[in-house]
Amino acid sequence: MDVKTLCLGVLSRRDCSGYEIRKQFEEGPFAHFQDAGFGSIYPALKKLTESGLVNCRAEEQDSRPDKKVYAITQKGRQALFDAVNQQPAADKLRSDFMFMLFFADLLAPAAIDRMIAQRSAHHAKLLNRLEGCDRVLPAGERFVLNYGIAIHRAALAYFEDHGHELVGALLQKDVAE
Amino acid sequence: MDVKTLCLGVLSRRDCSGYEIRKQFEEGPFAHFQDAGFGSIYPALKKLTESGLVNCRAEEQDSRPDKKVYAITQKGRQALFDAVNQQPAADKLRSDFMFMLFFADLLAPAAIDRMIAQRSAHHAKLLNRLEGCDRVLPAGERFVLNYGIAIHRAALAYFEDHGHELVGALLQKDVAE
DNA sequence: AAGATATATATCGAAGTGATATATTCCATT
DNA sequence: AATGGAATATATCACTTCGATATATATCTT
Repeated sequence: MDVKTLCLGVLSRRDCSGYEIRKQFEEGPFAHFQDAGFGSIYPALKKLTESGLVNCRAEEQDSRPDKKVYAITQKGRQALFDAVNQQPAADKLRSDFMFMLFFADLLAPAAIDRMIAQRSAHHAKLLNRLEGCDRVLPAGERFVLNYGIAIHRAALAYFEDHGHELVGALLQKDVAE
Repeated sequence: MDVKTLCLGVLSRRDCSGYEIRKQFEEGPFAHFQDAGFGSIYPALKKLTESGLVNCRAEEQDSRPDKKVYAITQKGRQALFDAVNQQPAADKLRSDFMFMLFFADLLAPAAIDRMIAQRSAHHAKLLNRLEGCDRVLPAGERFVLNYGIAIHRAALAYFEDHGHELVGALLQKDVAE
């Protein structure tokens, strides 16, 4: 699932500029399970235009660069259909946070305490955002949104229930030394 | 957190060959929150050797290529310490599975049913692997392991509780058409 | 006997990341 | 009134990473 396909997915819902596509990965409906930056979106849109999967029209704006609005074509919809009907690749998760906590022995207990508090706040914020969406959604979108809510709730609960245990264990270890 | 740092982390626990490092990301203690392939591990080990953060010794083997075993140096341990004491970057998740379900309208209900069943089985398998580790672990490793268990349980529960709802909603839609 | 899986290292083109550059408007603070 | 920061908007580029492939042998399974 490359960035070209991700862009097709976004554009299948409504016409967008590159900037607007980026925003949807940053804080929109795709934010909790995909990501793409400008450095991959703009080249992807270029290639999609060249191969006729999207069209581009320039929209004038008052004293701003023209907004290039991209629209998916029928051929693009077919390509999206084909892509979502493949076997999905395994999820890829990269968590520096977990990597650091794995080596908690190298960290000061106070630092861990702070990290976990920050992380809990982060989960709470995202949870709030996801739960705030009470519009009626297509079944697939709703399913994916609710999955995000379930996972963030579980993560938050884990930190609340077990965060202090980790800090406690390390404080005890420090005393023993 | 680049692959060089990930390798330092793995090597801080025990000496490894590139192949063994890869295995630890594939199915070892790092598998549920990080990943790295040969294409990034071998160049990383080369650079780490050049900058003196790891040493390399060749171990002879019967009728197999020499195993190059890497060991972390004191300088390498310092670099790992510095890295884990930074502010962690945000988690990066890329889930093709969720992207596909987001566009469930483009999928046949039977296909979705199959996908969810496969995904549940996958979570159950990973859960089994994580829960199978009943050795006494350092506090940080235990914390990260239990986090993985909590998240996989939540995901599995979500699919069991709500998977049929999605399929049901799409079947109803098909009837209405 | 054949074929798949595991051990082991290595390369390379393609793709993606993260930082930076450019330019303007709007809003808030000093 | 002035300054600075955030938002809107596109684009490039060096570096890193990914995924596939190549090579070679041993072991296990059918």
